Amino acid sequence: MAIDPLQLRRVSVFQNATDDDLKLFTQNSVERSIEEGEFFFFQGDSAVYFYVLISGRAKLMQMNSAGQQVNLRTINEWQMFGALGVVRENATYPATAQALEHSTALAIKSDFLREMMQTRPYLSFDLMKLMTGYIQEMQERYRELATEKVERRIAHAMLRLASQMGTKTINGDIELSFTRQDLAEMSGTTLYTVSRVLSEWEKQGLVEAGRERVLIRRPHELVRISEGGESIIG
Amino acid sequence: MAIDPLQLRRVSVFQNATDDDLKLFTQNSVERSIEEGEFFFFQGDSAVYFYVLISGRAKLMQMNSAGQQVNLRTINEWQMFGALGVVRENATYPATAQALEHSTALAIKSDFLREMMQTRPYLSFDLMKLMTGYIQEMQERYRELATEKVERRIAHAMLRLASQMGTKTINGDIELSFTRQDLAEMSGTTLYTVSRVLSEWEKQGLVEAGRERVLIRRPHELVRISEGGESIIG
DNA sequence: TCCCCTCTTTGCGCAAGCGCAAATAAGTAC
DNA sequence: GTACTTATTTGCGCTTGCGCAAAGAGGGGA
Repeated sequence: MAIDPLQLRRVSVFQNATDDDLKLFTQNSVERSIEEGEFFFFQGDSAVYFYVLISGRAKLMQMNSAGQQVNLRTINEWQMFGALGVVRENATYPATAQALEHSTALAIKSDFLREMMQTRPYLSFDLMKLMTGYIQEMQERYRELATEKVERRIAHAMLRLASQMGTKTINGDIELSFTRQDLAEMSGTTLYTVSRVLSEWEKQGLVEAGRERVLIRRPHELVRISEGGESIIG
Repeated sequence: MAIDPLQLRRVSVFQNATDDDLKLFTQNSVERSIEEGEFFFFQGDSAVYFYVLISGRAKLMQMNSAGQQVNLRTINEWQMFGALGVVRENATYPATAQALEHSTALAIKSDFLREMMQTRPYLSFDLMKLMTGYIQEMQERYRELATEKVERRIAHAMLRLASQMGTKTINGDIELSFTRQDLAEMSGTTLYTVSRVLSEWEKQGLVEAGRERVLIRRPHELVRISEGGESIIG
């Protein structure tokens, strides 16, 4: 089952590509489907390919020597991932990519993109744009983790999730789908603490929590907390 | 006082530049000297220039709304900084750059580099290489902050400092120069905790601590701690 | 419908590290 | 040398949030 090359233009790095270039990329790619919980690649693997997610959802994470995990970001359709290995030959992936549901991705040889970049400045430029965004986000999350209290970090993580994959219900609430563990890994805490904070918010009528599901009833209030307003808890 | 353009080749992004290009960059630049404690730019300023540090030392930091700071990295001679604004027009700096001692930098118009990149693929490519390095470092530090205990983070921060600006003494010790506050901002903790940890290490003969100065007596031991070996403390 | 698996909640005790405050040490300027 | 400024140490109490353990809840498959 082949991808329509023109679809690739939805990938931010390919937005300025010519039709011919897009064809070249698909011709030099392989499709790869994996099941929920399986891995596209592991931290430390040789970064021979970079990927474009075509369907499904995945997450990028790192783990420390004791096996504790942190989530770096979630990957949605038409996003590129595993691209850090493109700029250096023989690089290894600095993170692990795991499917959150059944997912399909296009695997493109890193070498090939590197060659294309030699003669197509727009490619380097757009990839760089993407990277500056990542740097900024990581810097902000780093500062947040270093200086903000946990309730605020959780609020912020939920808002990020909401903007990435939240669905609005009829009456203006926002519906999210994640486990407590996911949210913990995204905000640098534990599933217990997330659960406690959510329970407290629920008491205040701020959210409605269910299994792998949260309904944000008062998004505005959540924003206030993430920005350092007085906590409701106490 | 003009800079010899060829000196610019020491900047990693300019390593592949032609002599003529280097000249162009110096011709489109302004030298700027500031005193210890003063600022090259603040977070949120319009990113009209990017900088190359010619002499002195500076730090890149972020602060939260309450004024708490985190150090993102220290900038040494011939390193570029403030370059995140280069790829987007009308960008603002995502961090603040402060001189740690009397420092001189070359300020080059971001627009100019952006234009140069259109026709010189090596520039985008080398800048991208630099950026991938930053992303990786931030990802690692983020994971560390989220999952490691404070003693380990401090050890790691000291080793990073040592590799960046440590000077070896005759008998193999490494001398570092920083305040407890600096080290706290680099490892996401407080100056009190840094002081206590250093005191403890000193008791064990691992380091020798003085005012704005630390002598690492047993670097190897420090590495062990940063890698998760049993703590000596306790 | 019942079972099983996974996710979630929450009580409880505890460890880590924060941060004030006060004392001390080390430079610096005069 | 003296006064002043800034960095550092450390006692002390306390907050935050961790993490075990056990119970509860939800959903899917047979």
